Amino acid sequence: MSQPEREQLPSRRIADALRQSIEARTFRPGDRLPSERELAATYQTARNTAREAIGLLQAEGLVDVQHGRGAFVRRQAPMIRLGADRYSNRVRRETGLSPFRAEAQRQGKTARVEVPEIGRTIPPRDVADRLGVADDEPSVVQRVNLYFADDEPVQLGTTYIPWTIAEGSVLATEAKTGTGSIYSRFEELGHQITRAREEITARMPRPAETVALAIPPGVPVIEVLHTGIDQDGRAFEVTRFVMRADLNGLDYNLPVED
Amino acid sequence: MSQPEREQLPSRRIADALRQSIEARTFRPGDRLPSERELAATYQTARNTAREAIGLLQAEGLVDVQHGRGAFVRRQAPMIRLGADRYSNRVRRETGLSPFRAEAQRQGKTARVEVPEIGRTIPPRDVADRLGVADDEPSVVQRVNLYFADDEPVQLGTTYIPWTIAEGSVLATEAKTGTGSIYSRFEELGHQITRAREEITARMPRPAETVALAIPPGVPVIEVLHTGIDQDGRAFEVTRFVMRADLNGLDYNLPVED
DNA sequence: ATGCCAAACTGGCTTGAGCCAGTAGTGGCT
DNA sequence: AGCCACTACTGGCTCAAGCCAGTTTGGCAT
Repeated sequence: MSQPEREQLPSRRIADALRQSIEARTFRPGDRLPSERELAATYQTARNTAREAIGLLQAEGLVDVQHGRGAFVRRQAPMIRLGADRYSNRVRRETGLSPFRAEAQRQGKTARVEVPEIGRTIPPRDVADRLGVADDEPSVVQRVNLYFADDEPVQLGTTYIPWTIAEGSVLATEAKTGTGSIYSRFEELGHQITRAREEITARMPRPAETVALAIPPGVPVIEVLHTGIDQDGRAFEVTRFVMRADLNGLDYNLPVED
Repeated sequence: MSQPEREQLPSRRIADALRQSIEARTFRPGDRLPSERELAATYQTARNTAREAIGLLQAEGLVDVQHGRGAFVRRQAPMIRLGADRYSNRVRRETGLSPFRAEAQRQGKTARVEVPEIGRTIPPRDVADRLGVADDEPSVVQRVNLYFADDEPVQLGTTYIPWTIAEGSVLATEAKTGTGSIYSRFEELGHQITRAREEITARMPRPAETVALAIPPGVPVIEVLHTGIDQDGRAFEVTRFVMRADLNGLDYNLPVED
């Protein structure tokens, strides 16, 4: 249809040829592509050039490369497959992001939470804006949660609480809550959550996230910025959830107006 | 905190050093990084290696590279900035994805729609599943819409309609609808939309999308798969909206239960 | 039959060289 | 003052070669 004919760059030529072969299912999901040296030979280029072509496909998420084994066509198109055998976060219209433990149980997975980091820090600007605190001094307590389903890391949550609220309470230093919801702690402090706002976007993972969540190259993350609002209408807690975009999605049904 | 000390690979060393300089604001947003040749000289490596280091930062979205000018630190973290001076798609809890023309008008932008492609084709699997049609024969009419706000491409929409519905109607071949909503056409055919389902995920852009939407490297897209359901409960139309993730987001407020 | 090891693959990364293409400043010519 | 050509930068892409590090396999010794 609309493929640009004026391709001359060798690396693109190779990448395009391979991409077409993949789309035409000449190479099927799981198949091994020709090795870099083979490609270089058949296309009369240096191995570097063939290598770059594969790098392009890898960046597109079409191909997985394994050291010593080869480059393989990705098994599934980057698409949500809710209800697949892997744990999937879900965002629901009714409740927003489902609480992790409940959702894991619903999907028949074991749930575990680690707290790799907790302490007083300078908040990122977006968080400071929403909490109404300074972004140039340690005005919040930050708590990082790493969520595991069946011992696979699936979600990263970073909760920010203004220091003025957390100060003196167990929230400031407590390393683990175990099974308890963090909201019950707030209630002990006289903060009852009444509303929440959730902002959802997507971006590429930071290096630390790539490691913590074992994110393959070329896969973006979905970021949910959750703002808890108390009975006085004040934002008193912000949590940033980060999860692999290829295993998660938002799914909602709605009546149509207009 | 958790930076791996055992770095030995030259390209990573350079990338890490630059990344730290950027995080420490030695290089500030908008600043130009040293040229590839300079980096190669200061780190005693080949230019290719310095080049790869910059490529890594580019893939992370930390840096923009401009041919002939240099590599520049990205001005803003990839974050939604609704209400900024650029057009932003919005997904709303109440109505789902806002109709393009209405949202553009609300934001004071001119709206224009192009139809680069229309015709009968084989549907992708996800679309075929939702429409309940075959995915190995040309069972749908595909219509691509490219949406411009202030003459900048901001959104790509691909509508799929089963051939059995479109056959014989203007939908099958009509090249432009101009200002008219596509839904009014359905109503003429006796299909009244009563419900819609929207599935939202994120992924890296396909090459064609990178070109059509002028997506910078390292920026993912948000994909909204919209399924229209008629008065008989049948899915009769699927539209895939694709938009830059760094300019779009979903924003919703909700009461809290549990 | 078993186990081990070396050879022959695979990709990972770097070197140093070269040519092309886009950008911006400079200075001379009109 | 205005234009334009030149030049010295910038990144884009490729080549040919080499060494290292995982993976697989087949043959050899036990």
